[in-house]
Amino acid sequence: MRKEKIPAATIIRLSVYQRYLKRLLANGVKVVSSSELAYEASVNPAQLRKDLSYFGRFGVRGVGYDVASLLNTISGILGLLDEWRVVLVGAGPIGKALLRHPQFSKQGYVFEAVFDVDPNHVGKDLVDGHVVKDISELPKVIKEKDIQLAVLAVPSEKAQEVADILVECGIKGILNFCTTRIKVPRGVSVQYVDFTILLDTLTYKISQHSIEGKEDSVNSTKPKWAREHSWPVVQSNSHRQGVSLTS
Amino acid sequence: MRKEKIPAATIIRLSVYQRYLKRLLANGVKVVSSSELAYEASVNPAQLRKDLSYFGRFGVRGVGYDVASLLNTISGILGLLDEWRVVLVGAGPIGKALLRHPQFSKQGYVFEAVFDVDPNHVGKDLVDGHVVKDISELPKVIKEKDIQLAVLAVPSEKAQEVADILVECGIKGILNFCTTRIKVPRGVSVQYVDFTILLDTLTYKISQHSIEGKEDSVNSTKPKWAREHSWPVVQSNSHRQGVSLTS
DNA sequence: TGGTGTGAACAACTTCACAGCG
DNA sequence: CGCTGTGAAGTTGTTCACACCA
Repeated sequence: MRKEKIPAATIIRLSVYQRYLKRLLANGVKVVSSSELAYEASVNPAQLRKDLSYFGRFGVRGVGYDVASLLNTISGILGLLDEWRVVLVGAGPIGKALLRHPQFSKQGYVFEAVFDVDPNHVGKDLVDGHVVKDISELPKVIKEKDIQLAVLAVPSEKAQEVADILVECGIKGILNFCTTRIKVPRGVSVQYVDFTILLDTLTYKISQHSIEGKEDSVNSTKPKWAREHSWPVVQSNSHRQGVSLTS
Repeated sequence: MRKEKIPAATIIRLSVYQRYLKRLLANGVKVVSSSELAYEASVNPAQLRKDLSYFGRFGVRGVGYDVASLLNTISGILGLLDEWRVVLVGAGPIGKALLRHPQFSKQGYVFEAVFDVDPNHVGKDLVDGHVVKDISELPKVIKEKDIQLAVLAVPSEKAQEVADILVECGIKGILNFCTTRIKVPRGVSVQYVDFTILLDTLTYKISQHSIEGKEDSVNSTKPKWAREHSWPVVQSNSHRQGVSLTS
């Protein structure tokens, strides 16, 4: 465990491991080996061990990992030992669905307030007694409740505008359901959730397959643990260059 | 443009470029340079050119790319020149929100039918005249309408079970909103949409920042186009090994 | 002149293979 | 003996830098 740079993909995987550990714990499993856990997470066991090794040594040789303590360790690494308060901006269909999505609270995320840019939505009652607030109230709420995370689900044309407000209010992380890439300053992180882009990668693969036919069957050079990943939403960021389109 | 292996991330980016090209076209812009387009997509211009170079030579030196023709080319590469029929499995809040999400049809994806595993949902009327069908009707519909793509939004416990059915019916690509990694045979692709995992990466970064303090300001070794990506949902696949947990 | 196309250098990430230890 | 931890090798992806050409 040296102080190397930690791959972004490692963090994603920690999050996957964490879920399986929760499940194992709930099932009363006490100990798990890297290969068992790796199998569930669909990764190479060496990968899992390497991922953990960035942060310390948590296993027992010849045995495996203690489920409860590894779960606790990983949760700590991810910063998930406490709850996180989140604001939701955008009370359209997606926003509403997210509000009632049980996975958020299961992972410790609590929606503290819901906002919308559309005056027609403001004031409406939603799930769990949430009332849609006008976006002008954002700064007050964020500061009062010391919120660092935002979920952005407004129409894409408004994405940058709202993002600027969020940044201004001190939000440090944005989960962005809009289809435009937003520009944020260093120190603020953005993650994109873009359904149709992911579908596009599927159509690409399917189209390729039907072109290539099969040349796969004879291929025995493939490794035991074939990599065939489901992919990224990559973004570079923080380069406010001189270029800009008139649109 | 040699017949090299194309990075998965390249495909994702093509999809991003494609959207901006659509927008430019709608705005009457005729020609665009790699740096303009790259700026919008938040990537390095060299990256964009390299991405395109895997597939051919589409630009004019000293000028840039013809918006309309590049759009057409990329759409062709992604397989998006025709519509794709899609089945939705899972008529919960997420499923319903997806049904009425305009982005799908904008990209040429048409929901042909909606299914659910929960008998209570079956028969209900949804948006656009969709009636929820029982999952037993899946094979018939998929075969009759020759469908290759599925969106999976059932409770996570049911994910593998439903995925197996989909694969059996000949589905080639699955967009998976469930939180468990599913196992599918080679030739079938899966993309994960997992909100909370992405939130976890944000909490990780935020937690790190507050630990590290700032050592950032003096750092002048950073490249002009800083990479600071928003990340993957990686999955290796097709390794049905002997390991298996009792759960 | 200005922007594309691309080999070559570089950087990041994954897998291997085995030492080391319970 | 079995499984972890990890340096080193291998693979994949990104950026540079410049030749080339409209």
